[in-house]
Amino acid sequence: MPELPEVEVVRRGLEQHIVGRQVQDIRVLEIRSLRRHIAGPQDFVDRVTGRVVTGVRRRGKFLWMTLDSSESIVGHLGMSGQMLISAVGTARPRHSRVEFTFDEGIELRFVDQRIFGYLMVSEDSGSVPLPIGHIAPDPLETAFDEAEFAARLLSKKTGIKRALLDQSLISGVGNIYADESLWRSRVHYARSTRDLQRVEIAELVGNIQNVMREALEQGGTSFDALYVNVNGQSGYFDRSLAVYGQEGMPCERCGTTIQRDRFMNRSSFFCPRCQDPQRSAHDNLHR
DNA sequence: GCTTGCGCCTGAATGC
DNA sequence: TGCATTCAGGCGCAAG
Repeated sequence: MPELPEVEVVRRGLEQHIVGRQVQDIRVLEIRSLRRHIAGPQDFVDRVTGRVVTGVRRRGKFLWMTLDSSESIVGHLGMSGQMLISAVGTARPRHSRVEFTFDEGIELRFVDQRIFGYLMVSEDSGSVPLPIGHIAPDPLETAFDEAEFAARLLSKKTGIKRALLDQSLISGVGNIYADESLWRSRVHYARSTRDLQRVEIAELVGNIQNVMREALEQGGTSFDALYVNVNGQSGYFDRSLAVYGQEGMPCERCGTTIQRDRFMNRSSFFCPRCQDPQRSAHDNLHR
């Protein structure tokens, strides 16, 4: 599934191919992909047709294309979304949901098998579009303030992984990066946020940034000029994952068998020795 | 106000 | 073989 690095790859691809291009035609093939555009599909088409894309931006896993009308097309890829650029006339991929024809013979297709993703048009409001005003900065942007994140985290009364997945606290962290960064930090997913030490939070933030940067380096190498593929899976499984999906395999640090717990309607992978819930990261390091 | 749980959605994989 | 069930998870919303 597309995670922050894959979304950044898409952003770069879109920036390269459609900035300065004018939307000439739009075909809505699946209205559910526009369900968050409350005024309806026709209003979406009316607001975008004829407009010129002036930029492509991202926060966490949200993308938005700024238009020459003080509005933006806001998009989220959900679990299975792709933004595919091709020449006009190219065969339509399965699960194509919305198609945009630009000048210069460029076609952009929003392809999304599971329809968890969506597109909408929104007014610009300050630095981000209105619908994502509540989304916190992601750890790779300069606006991310670690001290503020730490203070807000410590005021929460919940488990650390649940907090990491809360996009209003820190954005861009999904199930996989949460598990990987917690493993690197030797912190159990259910550790209470209130019990965390400042040094543990700093270490955790550093590990989130590192794992995302490493993934971005790999994901950024795998798309060619006219095809912006965000399947995510290809770039994703090329990466070395220490715990995610590694149930039953030995921990690469200590050899203990990696466990999987059901948590928040999804999986949590962890090493029961390196990430002993009763111990701090420091104690887990020096067992 | 804050925390927690659910529904959305498809198709591959698994179970009987 | 074929049908039914399980699983994947980001997000918004509603209930607690």
